[in-house]
Amino acid sequence: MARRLNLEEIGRRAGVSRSTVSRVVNDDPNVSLKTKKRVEAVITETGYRPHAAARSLALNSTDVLGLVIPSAVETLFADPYFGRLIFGISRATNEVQMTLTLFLFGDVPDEESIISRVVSPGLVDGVIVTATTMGDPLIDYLRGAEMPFVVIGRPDDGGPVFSVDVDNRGGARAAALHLANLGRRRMALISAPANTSAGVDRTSGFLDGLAESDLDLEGRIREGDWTEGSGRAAMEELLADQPDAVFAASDRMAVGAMSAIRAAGLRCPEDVGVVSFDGLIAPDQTSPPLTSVVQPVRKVGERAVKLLKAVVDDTVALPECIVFPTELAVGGSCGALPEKVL
Amino acid sequence: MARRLNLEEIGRRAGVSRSTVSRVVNDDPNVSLKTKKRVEAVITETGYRPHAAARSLALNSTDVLGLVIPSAVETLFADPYFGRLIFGISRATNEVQMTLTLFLFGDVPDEESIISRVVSPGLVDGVIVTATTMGDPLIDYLRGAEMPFVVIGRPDDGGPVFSVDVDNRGGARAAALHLANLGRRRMALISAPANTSAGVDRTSGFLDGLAESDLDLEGRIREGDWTEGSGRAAMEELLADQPDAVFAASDRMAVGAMSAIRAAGLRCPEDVGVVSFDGLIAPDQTSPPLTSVVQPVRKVGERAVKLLKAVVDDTVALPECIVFPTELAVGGSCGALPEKVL
DNA sequence: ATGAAAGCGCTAACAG
DNA sequence: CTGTTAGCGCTTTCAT
Repeated sequence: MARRLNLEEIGRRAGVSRSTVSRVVNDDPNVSLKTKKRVEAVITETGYRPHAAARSLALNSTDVLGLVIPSAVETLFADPYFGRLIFGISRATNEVQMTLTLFLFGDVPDEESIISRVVSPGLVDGVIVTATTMGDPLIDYLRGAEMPFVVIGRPDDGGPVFSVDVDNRGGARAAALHLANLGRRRMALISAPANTSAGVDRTSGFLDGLAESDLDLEGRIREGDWTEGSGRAAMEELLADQPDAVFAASDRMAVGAMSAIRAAGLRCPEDVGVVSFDGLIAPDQTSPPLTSVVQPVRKVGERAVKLLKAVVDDTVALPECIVFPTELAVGGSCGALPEKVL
Repeated sequence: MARRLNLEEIGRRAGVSRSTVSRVVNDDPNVSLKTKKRVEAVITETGYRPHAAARSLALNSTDVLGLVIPSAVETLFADPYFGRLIFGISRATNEVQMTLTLFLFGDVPDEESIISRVVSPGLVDGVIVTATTMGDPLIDYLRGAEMPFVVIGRPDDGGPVFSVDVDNRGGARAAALHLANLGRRRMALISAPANTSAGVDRTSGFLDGLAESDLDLEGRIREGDWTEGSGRAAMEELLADQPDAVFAASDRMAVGAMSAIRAAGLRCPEDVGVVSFDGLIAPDQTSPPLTSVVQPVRKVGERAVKLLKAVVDDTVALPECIVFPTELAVGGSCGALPEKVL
């Protein structure tokens, strides 16, 4: 009695061939309504599910997408950015009826074994790569392996790739202009790692904005590592130069900076205005609410999935670089709002 | 020339049969060193990788584990708990040379389609289920589907299941005793959702501790939803009853509570002591540092993976319920430390 | 130590 | 509309 439940067996029970059952399962119109009903009855009754691996083998397509995050240290996951991104990507993957697999490789040396799994045929149809550092060999490796992929972020240099990014440079520039318009003159910068494209772009964008306002950092710059702790440490150092405003390249670092400002007995925004990048901190989570350059994290994830699917299905011609605009959301931390609103 | 790269093709190039190549790939000792070298050379040269789906079909095993998170709303991902858990599980999965796939189903109605994918054969060998609510039909469904699974948390009622949990009750009890020992008398509770086992257990544990100290909540209890905002709102209400201490069932909610206390012009720990559950907030992220019941999130994830693998490999007999101890980490928020340390 | 052949469960081209 | 058949790429007896 304990026969394996496969097309053949379902067919046997319904009195048809396995092809017919396959047609029913795949909604092929070439099945009489009567037969279809009978087969469907057997399927529900037995709880039959097609064997995913067998189907993948026959179709040469898995309906699985991979999300690759190199340099996935634990602190990375403390940043709300990744939670949101994974959430958005997962949602979008479900929407296109696919499955998401996660490849995180941290400092451990399992890196090689993971990468070889990523590119092995029959496991995933394509991958989304994010959080790469500039010059990461992974990109070239994927290219060589003929594995379809989409990069979230700005691909550093070389050959054309499909990518989805946000306008980091424009957003950071807007932050600088905003602070300058509010009359801030001694600005400081807590930058993101210079080996990431977001880090580079946010820094150059902020400098763009300062230059347009005839301002200069005059050395008031410290590099953080995305964490709250690094933001706090950076701010502590910067305070020695008495800045009247600071731009932190991520929300988390801004939160750290604000706590350093407060700990130094200074007020935000009166003494030091703060603007950050991400827009992931709810207004009621900091006091005053953070003014931040909002990036559409979830949209980025969704778009990456759609783009990857198009690449996999080969329904897209040239490598596309999609860039989403960012938007400055004004809270109270920059000093733009009247006191009572804060 | 563009032949598909498979065992046959590698064999052709190396002048051996596909069986021999298979043996080489799988480290079968029955291959002469000479042949082995030759075949390996061809493999490296061509960049051959075995086809995962084909292998899964032949072996009836995928080497893929699934992580299922029902009720995965976006706010859930703002909690550092899940980032840590996913990280730990991912690490452990890599360690056993397997791949992790993620099944998140939120409020969208793709739920059914995802569930059916979870249990379809040939996709994953087993799944880890977490963040379930009590009485979640998913558990019964998995049981019926013969899909090996391990629950993170306490399985509510029914049949025996494999599970990994932390001692929520004991940890919460310790929090109550600690506060009572410090002389706090009017305690309040910000509980976690009552439809989760962690919520229930932490509440009853805290009540245990109070009872042992001859104390009572006298109605000073509000239910939060794990978020910082809910913690703040709960605390605002509770302050009307002038508690001298509060236990928040999660770090995030405690952070919200602390901000409500400060906003009301009260001091922590002098006016209101705060103890939380999770131990995921770094000491320098709140002021004063949170006193918290630490749960070993990463260990839980790792243990769940190992247990699941054992279940899949059928190397474990009876359903095991593993419970990790928790530990109270004393910061300054409960008032246990002298002022200058804060 | 190596090769031949069967089979994992599915799809799809072909025949009727 | 339905059944037959030949693979998809791999593992695994069974010969040799």
